Amino acid sequence: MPGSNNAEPTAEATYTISQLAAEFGITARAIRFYEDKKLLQPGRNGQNRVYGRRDRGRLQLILRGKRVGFSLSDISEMLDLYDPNDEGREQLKLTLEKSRERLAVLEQQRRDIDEVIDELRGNCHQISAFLDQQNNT
Amino acid sequence: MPGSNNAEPTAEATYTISQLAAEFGITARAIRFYEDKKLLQPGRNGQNRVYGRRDRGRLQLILRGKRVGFSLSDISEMLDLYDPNDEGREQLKLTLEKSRERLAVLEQQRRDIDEVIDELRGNCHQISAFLDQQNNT
DNA sequence: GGCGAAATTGACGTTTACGTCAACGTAAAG
DNA sequence: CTTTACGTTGACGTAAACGTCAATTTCGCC
Repeated sequence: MPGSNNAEPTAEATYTISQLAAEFGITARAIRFYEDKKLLQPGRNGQNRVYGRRDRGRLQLILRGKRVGFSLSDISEMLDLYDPNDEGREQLKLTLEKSRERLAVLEQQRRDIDEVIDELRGNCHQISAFLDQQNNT
Repeated sequence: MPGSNNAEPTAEATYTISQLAAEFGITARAIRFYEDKKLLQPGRNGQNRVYGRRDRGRLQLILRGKRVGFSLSDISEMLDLYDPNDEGREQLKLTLEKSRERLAVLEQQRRDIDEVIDELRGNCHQISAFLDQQNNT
């Protein structure tokens, strides 16, 4: 039972590092590494790290970012973009601009992926057609 | 015409390393590196490398693969998948299997990208709406 | 025939993203 | 109280993907 901590009424779900590691199929080392890089900022219970809902969400975003090929520093920027932090107009404009750049990259990536998928599918069809044809002699 | 013999067989387009580098916006070093990793196998004119249509095509695929986040060894495998090389049934089956695994990864990636795009778009809208609203006071 | 531009081959450096110990703390179980 | 399991902080190691630099070679040209 992940996060069944009932010391007080609405105790938020919390996770240990190895729970998160297991859930997401990564190592604790990686999670600590993300913290080093300021992508996560878990709380502490004494010496031990305590991860909450927010940390878990960010971890999810990190891994999704990685799957689509972004570097950790890319992801760091994007995480900042998601944060509704109290920024001034100029900062907001900057954020908007960066978001749009990211979007452009992502949309290019989408096109690339679609092309690769198409090619690969064509390949699969050809191969399996050939195999089928050989089967039906 | 099958079997027609051409004295000069339509001299295929060729490229120097720096031409390709310029065209694709990468360095010659990178291209040589891909050759080291067996992703390219250009011909030689004396000491100099000579790239043909096929090499250029493969380079294109390499860069597309990179843009969608694949490693060079991933891409190496995928390039092999595209090649219509004379493989036996078992090899073809293996190729088919690998292609399908790749497809699964790519399709996951597509979903990831779509989600990230959606989130980022939502963000952009919120921010620009906020900025607009401030403008119209 | 000297010169620059473009290529080549090493060889070493660098960044990213962790892996892999080592040495230690601590809390529950037997 | 010792073992066991999990967690922590360094510190060093490593694979990938090139960058960078140095020392040639080679080709066209004035």
